[in-house]
Amino acid sequence: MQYQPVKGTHDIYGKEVLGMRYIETVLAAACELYNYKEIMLPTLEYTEVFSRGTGAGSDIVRKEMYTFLDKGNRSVTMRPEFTAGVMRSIISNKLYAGDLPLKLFYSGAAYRYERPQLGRYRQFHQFGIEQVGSDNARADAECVILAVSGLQMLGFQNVKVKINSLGDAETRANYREALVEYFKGHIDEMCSDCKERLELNPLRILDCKVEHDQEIAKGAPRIKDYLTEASEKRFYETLSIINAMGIEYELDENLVRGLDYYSEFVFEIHLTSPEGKDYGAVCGGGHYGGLLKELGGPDLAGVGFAMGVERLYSLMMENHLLDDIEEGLDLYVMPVGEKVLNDAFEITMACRSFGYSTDSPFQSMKFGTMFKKAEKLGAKYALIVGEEELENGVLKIKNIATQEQQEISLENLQEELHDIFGCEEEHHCHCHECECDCDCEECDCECGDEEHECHCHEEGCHCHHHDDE
RNA sequence: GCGGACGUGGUGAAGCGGUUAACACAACCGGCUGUGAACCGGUCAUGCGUGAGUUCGAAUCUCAUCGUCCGCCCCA
Repeated sequence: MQYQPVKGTHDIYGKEVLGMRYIETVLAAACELYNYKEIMLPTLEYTEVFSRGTGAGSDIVRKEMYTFLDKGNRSVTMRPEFTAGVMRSIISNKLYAGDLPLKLFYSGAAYRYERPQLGRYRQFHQFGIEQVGSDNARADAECVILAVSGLQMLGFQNVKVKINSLGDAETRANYREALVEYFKGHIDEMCSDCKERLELNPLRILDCKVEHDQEIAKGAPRIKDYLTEASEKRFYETLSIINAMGIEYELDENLVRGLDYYSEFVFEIHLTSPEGKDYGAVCGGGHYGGLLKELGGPDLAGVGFAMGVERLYSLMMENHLLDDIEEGLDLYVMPVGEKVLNDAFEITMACRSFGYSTDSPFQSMKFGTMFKKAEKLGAKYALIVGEEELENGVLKIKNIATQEQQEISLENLQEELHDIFGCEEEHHCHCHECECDCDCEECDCECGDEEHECHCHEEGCHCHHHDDE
């Protein structure tokens, strides 16, 4: 009997790893631009953290958590989302006592016991942020703006932001009452889920997908009529900031979000194909007023979002946003014959120590096979090591793509490799300031004063300097 | 949790009750100790997700079970 992965889990390897890592790197870079700092949290929390934090009425807590007793008979749960854990951590470590607002981001696996489908797993990855300590419209706006710009940095062109306001505690209490009042009159005709929701969370009835229920929901009171003056003012303030940043959005009154802690401003971001087809939500978030307090901390408000990394990955694949990502290799060292295996291995190690990603077969192989291998591994150059070469101290190096071959001295291997790679490698000049006299087009060096590193390898470019002019 | 489709080598798959499980690609070995193609030979499922049952005989039929995929629900 062969072992299978646990239902709903999957192994990530090959190109997918590069894609996932790329997504995380880009989003982390976006967060750092906004001064968010990474936080790494335990996978397990006491169940109470989620049942109180995420909300006992939410579907996640009611039926989707991986909960079990540990050997000390404590009920623990594998995180179904991060927000409650972040709040717990803020309280445990008294982070609220430091500089506010706290701006944190996270990335990691979360667990939900659901029916798996493509791109939707029981163990999946979320990337998200939390801002705690600042309760105002600008904080809410920054959250959406960061989410949108993160998606844009990944290359998505068509992002659709949906926004709603759930109002403050007073709004919600009044509105809830009005909804219950309204739905009571229709409850007999509604689906069994909604009957339950009437007790647990009448707001959720609004986004019920059952057709008949939708009809009924159309006649329900509107939340915007129940927003308190303060909530309404705050909401329009947020909208105007988002507007000013040129972010397009649409209002969606039925956008409710399934987690209990949200209040005031909530949003979802959908991605669409160039033709306008909605791929669904890749990001959801909003403001939460009482969450930290609910978990035993001070009464600080927060706002955050979470993105589904697997979903982002599959959409990036679909839209060819990850085509350029490849596992490459600088050098493939080819030992010709048994006798040179050790020398080839040493040369391989030397190349690695020079900073070139290098591989070499452990056993001797057919010459032609090694070229195929080099090609398959995506090596830029093949370095040929045979008896004759070793005797003369001159190796042959062949460009896999152009098939050009030249000689390279073993003694000056490092320098000559540097010349070869410097001349032909595509350059990555990140320098915007220096006056380097390289020809590279991407380098708009007009020099300045900052310390910087230019990674341009264009021939004739000598900029590896730390500028001090 | 509910409804539906489907599980045959590394991959794509044919076979749909009769005895060596077709074909293709990939991989590996050789023809060819030194330049990636093409070609030619060879190797590669004692087994058809797993377990029972029907049958003289099962990859083929039945049931169960596990898993995958699709829709719903929910969410990221």
